[in-house]
Amino acid sequence: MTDDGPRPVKTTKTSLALARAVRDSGGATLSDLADRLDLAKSTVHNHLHTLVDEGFLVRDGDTYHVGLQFLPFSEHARNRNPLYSTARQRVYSLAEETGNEADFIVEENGRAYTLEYAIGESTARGLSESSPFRAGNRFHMHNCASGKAMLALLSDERVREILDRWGLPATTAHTITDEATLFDELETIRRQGYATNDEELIDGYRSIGAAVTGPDDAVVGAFSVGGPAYRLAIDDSSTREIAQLLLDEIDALESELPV
Amino acid sequence: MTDDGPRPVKTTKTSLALARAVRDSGGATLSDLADRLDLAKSTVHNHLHTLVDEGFLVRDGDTYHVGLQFLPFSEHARNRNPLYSTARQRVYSLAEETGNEADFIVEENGRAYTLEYAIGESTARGLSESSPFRAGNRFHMHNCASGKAMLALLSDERVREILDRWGLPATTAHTITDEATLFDELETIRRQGYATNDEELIDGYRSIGAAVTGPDDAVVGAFSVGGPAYRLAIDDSSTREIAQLLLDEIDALESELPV
DNA sequence: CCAGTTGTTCACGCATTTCGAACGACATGC
DNA sequence: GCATGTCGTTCGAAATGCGTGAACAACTGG
Repeated sequence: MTDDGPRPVKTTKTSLALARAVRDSGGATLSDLADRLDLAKSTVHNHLHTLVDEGFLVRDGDTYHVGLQFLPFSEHARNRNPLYSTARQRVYSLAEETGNEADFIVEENGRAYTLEYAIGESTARGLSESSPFRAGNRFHMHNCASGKAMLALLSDERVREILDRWGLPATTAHTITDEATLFDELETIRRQGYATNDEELIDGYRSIGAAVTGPDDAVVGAFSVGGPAYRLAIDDSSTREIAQLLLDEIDALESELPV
Repeated sequence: MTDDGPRPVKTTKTSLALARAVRDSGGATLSDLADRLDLAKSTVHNHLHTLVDEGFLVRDGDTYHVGLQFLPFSEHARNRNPLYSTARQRVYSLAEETGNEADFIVEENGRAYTLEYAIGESTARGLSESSPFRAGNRFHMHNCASGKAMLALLSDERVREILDRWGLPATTAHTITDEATLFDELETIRRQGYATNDEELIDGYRSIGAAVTGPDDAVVGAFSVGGPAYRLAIDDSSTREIAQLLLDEIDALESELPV
């Protein structure tokens, strides 16, 4: 719960908090939620019923689940920018070409959202079930390759704004937690045109990312390709190869777009 | 705004109504929303700020858009049932094999939600931008093939419950608007094992659908394949061919699942 | 059969939301 | 360049409407 400018609508916030709790617990009961959020059962009862009525939650016996009503909204957001749809399709070819994991990520409100994700050479359509990178996941900007690639193209001012709001939490021993170090890194990224992530998010996971910019040079999103550290050696020629692949793909995308 | 059993949380409802209005208008300004929902500007102001703070809306200049915060929820719902993920992958093969449009649909709260959609032989990954069948869209059960296929497997009681809640609105001249006619149709569907939709949803669009049932014989969802009427002649051998393809696919899916 | 759950209902009192009017910022008009 | 029209924002005041807790019903398991 961050600071919220004017008068926040507390009621809405608790409703949303409930929805979040239901999601994060993967199905919860009324009393369960009541004492998790420290609310009266009757309060929770009313909120849950409203959310069910609206379709945002589903009741199955006595446990509540996330409803499909979120889908019309998320798909709307996901396709709002026509570039998103185009970019999402490229994720699959990137995954296949490299045989690794690929995703397309977008910045919103200082956080990175995965819009599309695929694994190469594995399951049919590359839909993995339990990957930390599934579509819809949210990351901090400073500890993933795509995030850093995007930060590198934003104004220092905006970067600072983001860091102030979300901080630099560490998820591994390699996460950059120092502002100055991050700015140095961003400089390097700008120079070489792509970003790398060397186990900064997840132990044993490396990735390479590059940002996509729109006709007005504003950053729209970023692609990244990643995999287990033993397969993606940093500073290797293979890294540069993948980076080049990314950059080519992005060039093609960008030149295709400018309507 | 349907009736809501106990005491609805009005505040949450207006917040959600705002989000919906933003989505349906594809970006709206504060005052725009204020007089569309007949609320004071200051009220709208507070709601919008809370929603932005939570990430469910995004502010771009003075217009608000749907935010990506819906994504973590919808993807959660979309993958909750492991069968969903598996089924979604089949949609692509169905689309390619038939060269038509294919989708996988699920019933929730009496409405049909498209979980996955693809077009055969067209664009790379079959992601269409402006189809009425895109993932995340919501239909009534009575005027689409998948919907009818699912209704046919529900108890008469539950069917009536759904009809009571959502009615039988007509979208074309062929839509079934009479309850008795619908029940006759459901009987036919049960007999032949699949459902057809002959321009009942959209003029010039036909489709064939069949339901998927879980280990406990409960209906989980339905596949459908559809296309322009001139290509899919009803009562033709080609219809039965597609229906057979669907049923085979579903058989394979069902036998693969029962863990 | 009683002591645990569970979710549900209800009346009350206070916190919250709602409203409306006034403000500043910006653009467009004459 | 002044006036008028937007736009979003702020604030005080009023009452609506939310939150609470206790009492209820329906089940479950000891």
